[in-house]
Amino acid sequence: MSPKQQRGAATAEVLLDTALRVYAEAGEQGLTVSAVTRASGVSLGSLYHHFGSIDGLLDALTRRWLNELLGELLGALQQTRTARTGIRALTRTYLTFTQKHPAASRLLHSSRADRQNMTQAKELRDTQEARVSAFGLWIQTHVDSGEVAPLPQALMESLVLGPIVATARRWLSGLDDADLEEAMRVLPDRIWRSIAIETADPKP
Amino acid sequence: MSPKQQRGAATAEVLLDTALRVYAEAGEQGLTVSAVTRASGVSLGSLYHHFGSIDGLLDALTRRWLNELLGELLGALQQTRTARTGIRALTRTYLTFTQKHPAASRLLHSSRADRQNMTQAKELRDTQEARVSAFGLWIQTHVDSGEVAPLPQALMESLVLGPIVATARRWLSGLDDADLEEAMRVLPDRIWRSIAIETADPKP
DNA sequence: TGTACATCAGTGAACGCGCGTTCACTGATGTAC
DNA sequence: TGTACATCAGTGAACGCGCGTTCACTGATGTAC
Repeated sequence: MSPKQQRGAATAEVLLDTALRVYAEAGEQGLTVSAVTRASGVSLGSLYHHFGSIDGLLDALTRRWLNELLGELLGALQQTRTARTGIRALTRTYLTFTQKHPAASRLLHSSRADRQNMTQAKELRDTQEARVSAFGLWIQTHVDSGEVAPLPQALMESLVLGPIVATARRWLSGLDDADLEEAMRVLPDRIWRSIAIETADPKP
Repeated sequence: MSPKQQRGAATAEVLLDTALRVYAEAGEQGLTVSAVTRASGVSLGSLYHHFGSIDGLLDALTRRWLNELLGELLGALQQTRTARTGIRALTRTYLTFTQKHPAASRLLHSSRADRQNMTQAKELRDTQEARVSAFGLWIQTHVDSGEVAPLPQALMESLVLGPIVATARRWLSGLDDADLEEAMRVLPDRIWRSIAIETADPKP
């Protein structure tokens, strides 16, 4: 199903890009086979050749952008040393991604994607887990060093990503009171306090 | 469109209950007119008489449960005096609701509901805002008293509800590592630290 | 370098299913006098 | 209390549209010798 020729890869690429564009303009309901073929100029048969079904296309699209986001987050995390700067990097990267790719972000926040991630997470423990739980490994370092409280990983993720995701969703919903710049400034310190062993005093 | 007779109200009720059941079993995709009429025994025409369309039914269902959840949260909040106990009550109530009404929670977390809430929030500032921003009023009290840091309301909501919602979504996704009991125990204190002016020392 | 062949990629007409919605109608309930 | 009438509630056959998918086919590309 994955392309074996350059030509094929290019077509698949066009389909994925178009699918996101259609999704952005017409929502999940509007993402139909005919809408994608019409908007892309790619033939119906080609779509089926590459993705097997419309669900296959949506799955591939979601996987693609999830990898993109996780890659960016992981990259940002790895350039930090302390837990504080790590959280700052995570916040900035996540919200910048949201701002730069609103449609893809909406897709990743859809309940459809949740379900898909769940299925994948259960099936592909080995493949994906290394990447998904990279956050877990990173945070563990800082737990061991005594900076961060030893909380269960699920709660740790909720505490760190929860406020960030909530802000992103709020902004994506078009609520005018969501200010991403301000969130990037304020949230990191607040999130940090929630997982720190003790309150960090403001730097003198 | 809203029922004027007892008989009508009962039918509308049956349709809403059935719709949630169908949604629980078959998801948003499976929530079709024929599925609801088949499962409820109510005739097709009745459904249209009461809700006008399948979207009308889904809208009503979402509104109904959103009111239910907001009502419970507000009720819990009003029985507290301090910010700390308020956050504890909010956490317990939200996660208990999630546990008790998983299908309704899934519905409320769907991107569809997000969009709907956004639309309503913009249109019905007057009607709904009193209820939605009751949280805002409550928190303002504690900002004024100096317990809680003076953060913008959007960020305040993200910091308080973000971790709770993240935990709920995680649990709803069926991830086995989401332990609601543990979350109810651990989260409140952690959330509290994130919005407090200073770290609260553990009680002696 | 040239040729034959296998595989990959692309095409679009055709199909049938199930969806949401309409509508003309009957029956039940409430109300006015 | 009885009757007439308006409104509300419920019914289900019928419709047509657009959806996802299939399939037999042509064309492009890569490879073996």
